Amino acid sequence: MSTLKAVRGTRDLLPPETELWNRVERTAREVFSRYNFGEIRTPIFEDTSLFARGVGEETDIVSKEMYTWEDRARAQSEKAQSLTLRPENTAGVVRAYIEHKLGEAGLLQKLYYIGPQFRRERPQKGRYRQFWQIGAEVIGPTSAGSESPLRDAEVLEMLASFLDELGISGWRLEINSVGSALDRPRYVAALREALAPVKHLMCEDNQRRAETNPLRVLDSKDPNDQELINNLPKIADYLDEDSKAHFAAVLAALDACGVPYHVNPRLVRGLDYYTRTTFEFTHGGLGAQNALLGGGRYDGLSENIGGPKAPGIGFAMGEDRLILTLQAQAEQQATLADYYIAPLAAELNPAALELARELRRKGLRIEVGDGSFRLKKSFEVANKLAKKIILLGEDEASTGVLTVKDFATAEQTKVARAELA
RNA sequence: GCGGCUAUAGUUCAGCGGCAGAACGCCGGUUUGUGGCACCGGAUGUCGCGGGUUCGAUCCCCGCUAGCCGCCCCA
Repeated sequence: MSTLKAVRGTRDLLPPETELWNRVERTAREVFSRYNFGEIRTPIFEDTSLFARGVGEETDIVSKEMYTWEDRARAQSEKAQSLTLRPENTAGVVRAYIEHKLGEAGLLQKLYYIGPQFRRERPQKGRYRQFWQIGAEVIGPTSAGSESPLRDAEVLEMLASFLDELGISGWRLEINSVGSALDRPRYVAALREALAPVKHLMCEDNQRRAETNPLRVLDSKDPNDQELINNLPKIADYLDEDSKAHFAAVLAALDACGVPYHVNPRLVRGLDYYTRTTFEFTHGGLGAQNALLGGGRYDGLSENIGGPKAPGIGFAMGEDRLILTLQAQAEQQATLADYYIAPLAAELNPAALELARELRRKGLRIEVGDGSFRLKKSFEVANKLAKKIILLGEDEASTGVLTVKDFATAEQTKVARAELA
């Protein structure tokens, strides 16, 4: 095969599908702006160490899924800089927050982004090497209230509203608390201790996880190990009083606004920076990739990458997966143009274009045919592309009264061109 | 990164060691200022790429690439 193709894991988005993408993005912008979020756009590549320090050296994302290269050294004496296509956007947003000293404003920063991310994984339905995320972060100094459980609940309520407004039905919110930066190591130690005598009874994957990342044992799907897992210590029992109160306050606020949720004590997430609240919105029908979006609180992230204390909470949605879900729910119909203008002779093409210009200026969606087409062909094409056809013959051009046929009703009328709408 | 399934027309797919098939779509006609419906006719193509076996390979074998499913992980 010598013909060039989009590289593995990347793809072209074409009309009419792009219409759906635009609708998703437009809805996100509208909903987020009602919560007073502003848009941030960060570079698509960053210094590699941002992700190593921010996301976590030991995470799968950083250890094996990044697109990293050595940039050319700027001078002989200089070492080449290691750059990486961003595998997620939170680290970049927090880097920008630190770099521009946004915390000095003393206010909460509420930022959203829409853009491509890159991970080198094996492609599958709903999983691509270039994929799109819509995400948002609420971050700021503690004095601005960035640590308040109200912020967690507001973000979750916003997400529920967004999914509802978009028309995604059947989503499920799972929520958990993984504790503070102090709670977590205590729990992991307890988990290791509890796993030691029983791990040899578990599947190979879990035996490995018990060593490398005991938290991951919790979301194992292996049916034979479920009973053993259910008997392991619960994170809830290792939360300190502050973390417990925080989690209870988040749930109480969700109850107050009527957002349905399921507490899932086994929900752990893969990025190192999460503290306290973690959550996922899932949807059936996405196969193994059932997470529509995921997120959580990251109270220590800013300090991890050398910034001031700036607790925050955020999420990332898989836009590709939102689109797949919407497409599965209802086959997206191509949107039809309002009018198809059919000039009846090639000499009338300029007049047709001029008429199109007039109608487009009124905000109408117009397709222009070609006078060299036979009328039958014009009708066939028009019927596929537009709601109505405008016949532009000698009579119509000279009198300014157009012949308009509506495909839905098969009704044909004469309309003065000024009255077209 | 690991395991499995798949790759034939624009699309969805059938097929067989010996001339490349169907449906839908497309093009033309029945209808030269009237579409959809119907009928008649037509064209679909490096059978993913490379190699091997064979008189002969789209078919069998090997490699590669890509997609899908599962795992890992995540959005």
